[in-house]
Amino acid sequence: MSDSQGIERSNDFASSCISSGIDFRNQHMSQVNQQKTKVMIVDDHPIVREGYSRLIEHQDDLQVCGEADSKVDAIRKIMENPPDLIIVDISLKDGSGLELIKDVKAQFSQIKMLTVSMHDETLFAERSLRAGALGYVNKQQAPEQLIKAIYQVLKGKVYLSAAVTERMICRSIGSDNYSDQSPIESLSDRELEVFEQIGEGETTRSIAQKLNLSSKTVETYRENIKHKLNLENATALTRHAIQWVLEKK
Amino acid sequence: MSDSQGIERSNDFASSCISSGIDFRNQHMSQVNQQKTKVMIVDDHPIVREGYSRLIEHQDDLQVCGEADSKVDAIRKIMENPPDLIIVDISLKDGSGLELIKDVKAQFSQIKMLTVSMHDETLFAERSLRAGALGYVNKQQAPEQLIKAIYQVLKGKVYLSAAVTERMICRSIGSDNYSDQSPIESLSDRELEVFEQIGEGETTRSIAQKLNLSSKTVETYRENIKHKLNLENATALTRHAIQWVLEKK
DNA sequence: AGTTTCAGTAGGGTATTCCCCGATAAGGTC
DNA sequence: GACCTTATCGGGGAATACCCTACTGAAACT
Repeated sequence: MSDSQGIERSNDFASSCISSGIDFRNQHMSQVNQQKTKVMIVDDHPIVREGYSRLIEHQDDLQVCGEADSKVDAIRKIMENPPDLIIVDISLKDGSGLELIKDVKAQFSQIKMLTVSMHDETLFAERSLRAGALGYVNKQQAPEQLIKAIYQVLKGKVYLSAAVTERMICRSIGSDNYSDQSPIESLSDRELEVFEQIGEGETTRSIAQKLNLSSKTVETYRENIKHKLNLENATALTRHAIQWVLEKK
Repeated sequence: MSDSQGIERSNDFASSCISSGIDFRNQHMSQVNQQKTKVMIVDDHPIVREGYSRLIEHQDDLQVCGEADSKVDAIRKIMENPPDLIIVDISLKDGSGLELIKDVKAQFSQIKMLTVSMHDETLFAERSLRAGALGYVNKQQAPEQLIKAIYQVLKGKVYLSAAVTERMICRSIGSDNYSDQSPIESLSDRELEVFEQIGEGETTRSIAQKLNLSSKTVETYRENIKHKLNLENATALTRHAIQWVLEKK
C-alpha cells in the first residue's frame, strides 16, 4: 500500500527528460521576427517576478505579457491576454499553484506550463506534471536552467532536473531505494496545500477562507494528514507543518 | 493585566511604514556623482537575486557590488569588496541568515543590513533587528517598499512594516524598557517552562501533568505568554515556541 | 506596618477546535 | 459496472482555547 503512488506516472516522458538540447532559440517562430512568444508569470512575490521578467526579456524572442500573484488573478489575465507559456510558483498564498495548473490545463489546454518552486523538487515536481505542467525548475537552480526549461517546454517537451528524472525513473522501475521518502509524499495535493498553510501559521478558519472551503472540510483534511503522517494530535500536526515549512523540505 | 493588544489594531496604514521620508535619493552622496552606493545581495535563489539586481540597478545611485548564496560566501566577498549595505535573506541553506547578520555586525559594524524573507514577518523581523539589521522587508511587499527600505537603512534609520512596528511598540509599553532584550525575557520562570514545553510539542494536558498543575493553570500561562509576546492565537504561540526551541540549539 | 505588585495557582462560561464517524459526487482504474 | 481515490461537507460529544475573575504568598515600595 505504501508505494501505491508513483509507479506509473513516468512512462510518457522518461525518454525526453534530461533535455540536452542546448539551442536557446525558440523553434516555434524562427520564420516571423516580429511576434515574440508571450510568457506570463504567476508568483506571489513581486521581487521574484521582477527576477523572472528580467531574465525573460533578456531573450529577444520572449516577452512577458502579464504577471499575477494568485490563481484568480492569473485566470482573469489569461482570458484577457492569453500567453503561450505560464510560469507558475506552486506555493501561492490563496492555495496552491497546483490548482491553477489543473484549471489552466482544463480550460486552456494549448498553453504550456512550467512550474517553479523553492521547495525540494522531489515533492512537487511529480505533482506538477500530473497536474498538467511540462516542466519543473527549482529556484535554487541557475537562471540559465530556467531559460533552458522555457524553450524546452515551449517545444512541448518535458523539462526536469537530472536528479528528479533519475528519481522518477528509479521509482517507475520499482527499485525501492528511493521509495522510502518522507510520508509527506503520500498526501494528496489538497492535503499538502492545507499542510503548508498550517505550517504558515494559519488557523483552520483562515485556511478555509483562503481556499474557499468550509471549515469542516479543512478539519477533515487535518484529520487525513494526521493519519497519513501518523501524528497523535493537533499540536504534533502544527509542529510538523511548521518545521516542514521552515526547512522547506 | 494590561490589555496591551487590541487598542491600536485600527490604524492599519496598509503598506505605509514607519519611514515617511519619501525622498528616494540617497543623501549620502549627493555631492559626488560618480561613486554609487554599493549593495550586496545574499540569497540562495539565483532568480531572486536577479530580481533584486534589477530593482537596485534601476536606481542610478545604487549599484550591486556582489552576490552570495551562503554565509561563508558572503563573508568572503565582503572582505574582498566591502559594500555599504547588504540585503540578507534569513532563510539561507547553510543555516540561518541571522548568523550572518550577527557576524557582519561584529566584524563590519559600519555596513548596514536589511533583512528580507518570504515568511510571516512576525517570526523574523524582531530577531533580525536584534541580530543587527536595520530593516525587515517581506518578499510579498511591493518592490518600491524594498527600495524605500534600502534608502531608509542607508540613512541609518530603522525600516519596518506598520504591523511589526506596532507590535514592537505595543510590547515596549507593556513591559517597562526591554527595548534591547528579547521579549521572552519578560516571561516569568513558570511561563518560560511552559513556553519551552509547548515548543517541544507537548499538549496543554501533558504539560500540566509534567509540572503537576491543573490544565487550567497551564491555560492561564498560555494566555499570559500570548499577551506578553503579543501573539494572536494558539497557533502563533506554538509557532514561536517551536522557533525558539529550535534556535536555542 | 500597610500597600502595591506580581508570580503562581485555578475556576467559570462560552466559542472554537478536535476527532471519530458517515455521506455524496466526481474521476480514474481494473 | 465494480472499485478506489479524492474532494467536499456534515453530526455530535469531548477537549481546548479564550477571556475574565480571584485567591494566595512573597517581595517591594512608602
